[in-house]
Amino acid sequence: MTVLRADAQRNLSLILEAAADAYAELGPDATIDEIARRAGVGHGTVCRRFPTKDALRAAVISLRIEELLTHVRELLERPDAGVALEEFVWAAAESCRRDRALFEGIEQCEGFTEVADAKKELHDTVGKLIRRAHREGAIRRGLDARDIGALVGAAIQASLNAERGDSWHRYVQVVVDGLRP
Amino acid sequence: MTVLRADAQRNLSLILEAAADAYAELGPDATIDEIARRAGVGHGTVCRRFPTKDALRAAVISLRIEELLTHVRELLERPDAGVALEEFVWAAAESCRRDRALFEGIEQCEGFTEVADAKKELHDTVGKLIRRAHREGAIRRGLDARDIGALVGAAIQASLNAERGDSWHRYVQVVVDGLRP
DNA sequence: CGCGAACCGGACTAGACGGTCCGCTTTCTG
DNA sequence: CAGAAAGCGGACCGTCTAGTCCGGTTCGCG
Repeated sequence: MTVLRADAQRNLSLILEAAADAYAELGPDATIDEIARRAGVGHGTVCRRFPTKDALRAAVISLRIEELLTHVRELLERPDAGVALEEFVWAAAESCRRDRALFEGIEQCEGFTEVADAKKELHDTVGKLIRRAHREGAIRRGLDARDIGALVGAAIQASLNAERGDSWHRYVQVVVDGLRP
Repeated sequence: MTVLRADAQRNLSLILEAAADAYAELGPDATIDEIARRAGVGHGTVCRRFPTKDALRAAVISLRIEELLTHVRELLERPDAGVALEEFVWAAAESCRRDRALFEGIEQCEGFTEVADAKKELHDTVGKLIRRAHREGAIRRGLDARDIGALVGAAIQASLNAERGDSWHRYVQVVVDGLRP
C-alpha cells in the first residue's frame, strides 16, 4: 500500500467521516454496517481498509487528538497560561461534544500506537501548559493532563443524559471552576 | 406469584448480588450467562425471574436508588444544608463507584416505573436540600438534582479510565468545589 | 486504447447473546 | 408422607454482527 488509488482515497475519506458521524449519534457501538451505509460503500470495503472495528475507531480518535494537539500548540504561545488552559478545556469539550463517543471506551484503542502516541504527545503538551498555570497559581495542584481530559470527557458525557440541550455548557463550567486552587 | 418459595427467594437474592457485581466489574453489558454463572444458577432461572435483560438492570438500579434515598432523608435533618449536600455528593459518588455501571446507560431503564418513580422521588428529596443550600448561599444557582447526579456519575466514570486508583477522590473534589457560587 | 493491478461489494461463515420451552427436581400443604 | 404446584436449568432457536472471500469492475499507466 504505497499510495492509494483515487477511488480508494475518496472512499477512505467517506468512511472516516461517516464513522465520526455514526459514533457521534449512536455511540461507540455503531455497527460496521451502519457506517458503511452512511458512507455509501459496501460492508466489505470498510472491513478491508480497517482490519478490525477497533482499528477504525482508533483512526477516527487519533484524527481528533491531532486536531486538539494543533490547537494546544497555538495556545502555548499565549502569555497567560491560566486563560489558555481554560480555552483548551472549552475546545476539548467542544471536540468531545461533537464526537460524543470519542473518549468513551478509548481504552480499547490504546493498543494502537497511533492513538497511544498521539495521546502521549497531547498530554505532554498540555502538561507544559499546566505547569505554567501552576506557576501562575491559576489552577490547583494534584491534577495532570490526563485528569483534566477525563473530567472534561465526563462532563460532556454527563450532559448526554440530560434533557436540556445546554447542560454541557453548565457542566463544563463546573469543572472549569473546580480546577481553581 | 403471590409469595416466592424459599429456594426461589434465595436464588433471587443471589442473582441480584451477582448482577451488581457483574455490572461493577464489566459494565452494563455484562451478559446474562455471566451473571447466572456468578450466581451459581442456570441461565434460564435468570431469564424467568426477569423477563428481559433491562428488567434485571432496572431492579438492581432501583435498589441502589432506594438506599441513596434513605440516606438523603437522614441528611435533611441536618442544620447546615451546604454541608449535608456535600456529604450527599460523597455518598452518591461512593455508590456509583461501588456499582460503576450503575448510572451509565440508565436511560434504557427509565421505562420501568420502579426506576422512574425512585429516581423522581430521589430528585425531589435532593431538590429540597438544594433549595435550602441555595438559601444559605452554599452552592451556585442553575443546577438541579439531576445535574448534580450527572456530574457525580461522570466524575466516577472518568476515574475508571485513570491509572491511579485514588483518582475518583480528586475528581469528586473538583466537582464539589465547582458547585460553589 | 488496452491491459494489469488495485479495488469494490455482496454473499457467506462463525460466534455471541437474549429469550423460550419442557422434562425433571424441590418445596409446601393437608 | 404424598400429591400438587412451583421452580430449576440446560438444550434449543432466532437474531445480530464482525470479519473473510472471490467474481466482477474501475482505475491509471504505458
